[in-house]
Amino acid sequence: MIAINFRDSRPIYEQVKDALRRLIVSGALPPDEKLPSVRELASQLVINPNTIQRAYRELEHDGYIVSVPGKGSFARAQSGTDSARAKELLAAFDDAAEELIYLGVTAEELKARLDEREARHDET
Amino acid sequence: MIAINFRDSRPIYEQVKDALRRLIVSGALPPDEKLPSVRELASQLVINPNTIQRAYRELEHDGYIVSVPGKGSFARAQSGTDSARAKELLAAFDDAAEELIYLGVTAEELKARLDEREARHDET
DNA sequence: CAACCGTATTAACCCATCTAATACAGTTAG
DNA sequence: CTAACTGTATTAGATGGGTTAATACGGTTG
Repeated sequence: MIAINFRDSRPIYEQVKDALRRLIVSGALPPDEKLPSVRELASQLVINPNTIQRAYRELEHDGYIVSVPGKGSFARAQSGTDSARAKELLAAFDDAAEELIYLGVTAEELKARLDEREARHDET
Repeated sequence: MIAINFRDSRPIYEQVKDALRRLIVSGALPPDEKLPSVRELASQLVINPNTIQRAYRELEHDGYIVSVPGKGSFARAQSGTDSARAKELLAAFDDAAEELIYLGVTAEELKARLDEREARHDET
C-alpha cells in the first residue's frame, strides 16, 4: 500500500503523510474508507507505531482523515479548499513547470499531461 | 537576493540550492554571471560559510554552476537535460496538479497558468 | 472478557545539520 | 610583491529533530 524510502532525507512520517494524502486525493481511498490501524501499518512498514501515529494525527489536523478511538481512522470527503495548502501547491506547480520548460519540455507537453489526468479522472 | 527561512524544516543548504537554481533557471542569473562569493553570501545570510560551500559544491555537481578557485563561482549555460531531474520534476508537477484538481482548481486554470509563464518567458 | 481500536507520555538514542576555527593554493589589483 | 580576495579542505563540537522503546488508559466490538 505504501512504500517508505529509508535513504530519503525526508522524515518517515512525512513520507507516510504524503503517500496517504495521495491515495485519498487520487480517489484510491474513497471517503469513509478505513485506513490500516496505527499498529498494523507500523508493523507492516517495520517502523514504530509512534511514527505512524504522528502521520495520522497531522493528516487529521489537515482534514484528510478522521480518527475515532476504538474504531479506526477513515478517509474523509474533500474538506473545504484549504487555501494555504492550495497556495503551496500552486507554488510547487509553478516551480516545476518553470524548470521543466528550462530543461526543454514544452508548455504543450505539460498541457497534454493535464489533459491525460483529466481523462483518467473522468472515467472514474 | 536570497531569503532563508530558519523555521523551515528543510536544511539551509537545500534552501540555498533551490533559490540559486531557481535564479539560474528563470534567467535572473544568466550564464557566466558571477555568483556572490562563498564568504560574502554567508555573511549576508548570517550563516556559516561551510553551509554555503556545501550548496555550491552540490550545485556544481548538478551542473548548474562552475566554481574556479581564486576566481569565483559562475552560472552555467543549460546543461544537457538531466533526465533524472526531469523525471523528478514531472512527478512533482503531476502530484501538484492532482491535488490542486482535487481541491477544486480546474485543469483550464492550470493551463492558463502555463500560458502566462510562456508569455512572460517569450518577452524576455 | 478478550482483542482490537486511537491516544498519551516518558526516556533514550542516533544522526544530519550547522557552527567554529584554521589552513592552503590560485587569482588579481595596487 | 604583497595584500586581499577567491574556492576548498579538515577537524571538532553543539544542537535538535526524528525515531525507537516501553507502558498505560479508555473506547469499541464480538
